[in-house]
Amino acid sequence: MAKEFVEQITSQEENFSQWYTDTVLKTDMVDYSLVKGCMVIKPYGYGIWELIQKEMDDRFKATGHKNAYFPLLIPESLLMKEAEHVEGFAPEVAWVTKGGTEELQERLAIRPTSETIICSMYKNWVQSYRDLPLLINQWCNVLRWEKTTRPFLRTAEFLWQEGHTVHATKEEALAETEKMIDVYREFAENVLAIPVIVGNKSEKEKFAGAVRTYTMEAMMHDGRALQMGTSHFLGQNFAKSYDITYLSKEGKLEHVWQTSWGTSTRMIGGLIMVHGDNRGLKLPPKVAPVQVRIIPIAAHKGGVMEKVEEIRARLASAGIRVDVDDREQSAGWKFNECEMKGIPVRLEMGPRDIENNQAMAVRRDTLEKMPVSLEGLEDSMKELLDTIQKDMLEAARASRDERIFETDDYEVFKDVVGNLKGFVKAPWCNETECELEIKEETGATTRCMLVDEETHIPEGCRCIHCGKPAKKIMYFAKAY
RNA sequence: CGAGGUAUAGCGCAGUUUGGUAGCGCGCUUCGUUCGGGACGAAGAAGUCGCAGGUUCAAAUCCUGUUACCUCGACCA
Repeated sequence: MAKEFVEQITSQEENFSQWYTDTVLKTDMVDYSLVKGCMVIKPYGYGIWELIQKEMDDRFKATGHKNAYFPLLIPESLLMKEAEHVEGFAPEVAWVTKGGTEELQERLAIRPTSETIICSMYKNWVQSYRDLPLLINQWCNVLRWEKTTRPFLRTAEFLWQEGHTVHATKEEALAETEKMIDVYREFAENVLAIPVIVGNKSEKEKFAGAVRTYTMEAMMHDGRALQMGTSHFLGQNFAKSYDITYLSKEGKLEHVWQTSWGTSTRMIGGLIMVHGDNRGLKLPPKVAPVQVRIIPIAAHKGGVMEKVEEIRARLASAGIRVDVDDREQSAGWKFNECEMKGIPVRLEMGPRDIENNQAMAVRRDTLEKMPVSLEGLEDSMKELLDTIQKDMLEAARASRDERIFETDDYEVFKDVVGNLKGFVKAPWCNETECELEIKEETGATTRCMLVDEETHIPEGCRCIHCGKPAKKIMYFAKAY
């Protein structure tokens, strides 16, 4: 049995935080660096990121976006132009003050996000309505001087993607903001197999400098929320601060309307915490660096390795990410490592199987073990991977849905949040003061509210906390 | 940033109270037997005890400082 092995990871029920840390370290995804708050992403972890990048990039291209790259360093004066933005980010910006031995005349900020430097370029790039819309995305790293860090979930330096678009009209920019949060939602569900709740952030929680922030929130196994991606409608705030204008068809000088949107390596943290169990990771096939691992049994016996190599080559040429574990460890050891690393399908091939022209397939998500014929194995493996992908989403959705508590009773609220049972969906007054009191009393923050167009509040409905007339339907939870 | 904890071989740990030869398990190397859920035997290699000072004949152990990491809180678009 795998008992001793399993004991190496703290169980989720015992200490979820420790389970998480154990899992990222023991699955060879990350290592700690010598730099405070920064992590080293090892090949296995980075392999997941590469797959995320590719899937996402395809979606960006399909919606007309292009990639570009902007500088890491931002002159202080540039960063300071948009007041709300400055206020939001100032506490976590790291500064470069010297170049070699020379003291710089103006400090340079290491980008915490790139709105400011990109806007300063867009000012020159946009002259006419013919230049719009401008739809650009950047893959890069950003740095935020965080007090407390945790691999993937919050690190000082992290890898992300940030889209920055410019439009002629408010309507078009709003539509872009909504389109991109929907791209994110579709990606989270169909690629990461993570069901998300999409909606707006409260005034307090929205992006510094945005008019409206759309967010997608996922529920982790311990009932906490994780913000997996955001899309901001910036209105003309940055356009005015950075003086981005265009000449309209009618010959009038107008400020542009902007959006920005981003997702980061944090999604990998979500992947771990939504799907993982006490045996380790469970990766959805679409982001699994290895989708099928073949484990030869009694490899020394004649014909086994030859057959295994034949099958590997066939699956690989069918486009399946497959490898063979031909190390000398015992089979049981390899099985457990497969489970720990979350490899979706394990294929055991021994002399008995080969004799019967079959292999033994084991699903990581259900641990179900089934014989499969070597005849047409390419198709049956693809089908199995698709099934796993879908089943993982449905399983995650089912376990999330039963942990969303719709209520207008503050006692229920306190119980759900206090005991980390999940999310509370409740009517809310939309006042920051009330939001702060709720946080003070329960530790819960506002995560996400239904967008206005979808909000129907019955007559006489009151805020779950202060009793004032409700204006929004809000999801509350403790968050990462 | 506050409170608490940890740092000794690649990993997990003992040794620190009471200063006196650097230890254990796993992993690693070599050989042999094994091989369908963490195999077994034999022989090996590997650590300036996080870092810097101090006390002492003598420091992993005592003192001071410092750094990194972990947990909880605060902070965090």
